[in-house]
Amino acid sequence: MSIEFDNNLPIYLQIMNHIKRQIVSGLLQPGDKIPSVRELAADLQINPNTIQRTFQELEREEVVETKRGLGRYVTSEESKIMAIKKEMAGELLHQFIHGMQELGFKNQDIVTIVKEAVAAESGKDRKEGHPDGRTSEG
Amino acid sequence: MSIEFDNNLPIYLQIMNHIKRQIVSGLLQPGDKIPSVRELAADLQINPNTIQRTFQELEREEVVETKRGLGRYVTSEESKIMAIKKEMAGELLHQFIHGMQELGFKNQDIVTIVKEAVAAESGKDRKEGHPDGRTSEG
DNA sequence: ATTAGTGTTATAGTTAGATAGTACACTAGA
DNA sequence: TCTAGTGTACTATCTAACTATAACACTAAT
Repeated sequence: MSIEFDNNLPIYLQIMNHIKRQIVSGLLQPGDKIPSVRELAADLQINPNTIQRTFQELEREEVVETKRGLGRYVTSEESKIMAIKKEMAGELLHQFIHGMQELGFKNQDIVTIVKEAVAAESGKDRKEGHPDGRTSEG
Repeated sequence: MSIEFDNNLPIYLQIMNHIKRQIVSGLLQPGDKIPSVRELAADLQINPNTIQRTFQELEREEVVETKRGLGRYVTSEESKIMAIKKEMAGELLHQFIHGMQELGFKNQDIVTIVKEAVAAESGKDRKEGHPDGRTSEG
């Protein structure tokens, strides 16, 4: 694992979000064991205390469960995971739309821009053999 | 003026972005005078040193120009402003799309979600008498 | 009991961001 | 010249985040 850190945001928050994304996207399944404090610390070259804080916060959010002496595991409550997914998606969405509006873009502009960005990516995908012919016309 | 501060991001960066958004959106025009260090500090209840740092960074980015003893002014180079707008919009867009993809959403999902969010807002606007009949149907 | 791997706690030190307070330098205008 | 308003600079202090290091507690396996 490796993360591109943004100096302007606390590391423990960035690692938290990284793990939450892995869970929400299904890369980490409910009940899966997550890395130990020391293991992840060594992996990311981060101090174990910082990882410990990360995990404590994740536990406070009920995203992971701790079995002392054994390790930490992704929560088995799928409803909790869905809730987190909705929350994270909602935050991204609001941040984007509100932000674009503040920059002076109109709602219709925003839709168009997203369509175009996605179309550009689909173009890249097609070259890699992605079976989707649509181009999301403007 | 008032800003909702996010504790996880340095204040000086948040104020920077706030001002850049005002410029990019046209709320502050090229050549306009921006508040003085002490004025903005009092207004936002922030230490003058922090505002000074904010302004220094804005100047480093050539967003504002300083006339010592007189005050600070929005740059007159509209091309610079357009560049900043594109940069900020591009960042928002990337953050959003990349973030949604990491959460497990497909490109087509993302477009749909944005369309729906925008449609919901248009609905609100109509009740406030906004003269735009479109509903951005899905 | 011992060992290895896990979570947990604690102390000390560094750094960046923010604050508080003071002082100095420049400009326009009375 | 004097004053008010501006930018600028400096020192000191505080706090959160992070690091370095060490120690302790729990669990499973031997």
